[in-house]
Amino acid sequence: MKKEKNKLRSHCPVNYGLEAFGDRWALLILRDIVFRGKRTYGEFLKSEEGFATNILASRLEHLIAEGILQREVHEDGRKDVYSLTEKGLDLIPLIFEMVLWSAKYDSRSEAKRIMRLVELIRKDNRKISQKVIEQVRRGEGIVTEYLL
Amino acid sequence: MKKEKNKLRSHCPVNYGLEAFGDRWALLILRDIVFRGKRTYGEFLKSEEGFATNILASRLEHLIAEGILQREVHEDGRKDVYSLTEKGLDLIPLIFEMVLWSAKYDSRSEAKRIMRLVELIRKDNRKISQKVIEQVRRGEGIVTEYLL
DNA sequence: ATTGTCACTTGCAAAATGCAAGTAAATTAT
DNA sequence: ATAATTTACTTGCATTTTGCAAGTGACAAT
Repeated sequence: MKKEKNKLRSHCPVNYGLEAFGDRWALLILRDIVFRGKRTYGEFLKSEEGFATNILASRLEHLIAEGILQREVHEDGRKDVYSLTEKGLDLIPLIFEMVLWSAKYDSRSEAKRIMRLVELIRKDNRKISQKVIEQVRRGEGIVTEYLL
Repeated sequence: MKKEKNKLRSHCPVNYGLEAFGDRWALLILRDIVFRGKRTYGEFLKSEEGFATNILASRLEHLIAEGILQREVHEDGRKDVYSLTEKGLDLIPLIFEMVLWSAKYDSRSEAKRIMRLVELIRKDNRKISQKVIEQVRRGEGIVTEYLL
């Protein structure tokens, strides 16, 4: 499944984003890292949306190829640790805009459980994103702090 | 191809966004409306990324079902006019974050041709989005004003 | 009346996805 | 040391989605 298709359909900025991370499963991986502090293949597999094993592997590979993720070895040599590069961390403001939108339009959104965070995003996405980027860079998940 | 699958995989705000508009082709339709002022099936079909006719039709239908687009009749009875609902207009800040990210990381990004806009997004996405939302609501495309 | 335009639909081959069942390497248990 | 477990994948195959090419039916222009 080598997808060495270095040929973008266009360099329209929207299209570039779509090709880099705009796949359903790819974005869920990023979510798992940012919101749930996940870092290993096995942890991603457990996500409620249900990754197929091969799809998860191909998306991780793709995100690494795009420079959004990096893979390192775990202290437990069986595991790999996936983490966001700077390019990946810079997607956090975008993910937050998505959360804001869903919080507004999905009446059953689980965003209701992080209203403190949603409110901060609404006030100043840039500012809260910067703070969260630093947390995630340190390997922390962000959920707990903003619960309620 | 009735995709009456009212069952979201989850109400995670990221997942909700993905299911609503997070499809490659769906977002390109939104881009065409916002940045290029397109409004008809035929105009979308001409996009550089190359829509397949059936995919375009199914995505338009999906976006309408999600309440992101609305269809009206054109004065020329053969044509339909597609436009963003308020829910759709509210996606503009998100699209702008995407543009910002791509402008930063795609060295060949066409965002370079709208650096004025990119700079405004960086300074205050909320503010410029509000302005653009009003333009798009009036049926104007936004490109020309921010060219250079 | 005829021809052209427009928004689709249909049929079918090719590609992507989703399971289930491996496999190989590293760790843990005995 | 050996066996059993855990982890990160791969592989095979059925199902689904995509991408063309070629219609079709409603309206418009001539």
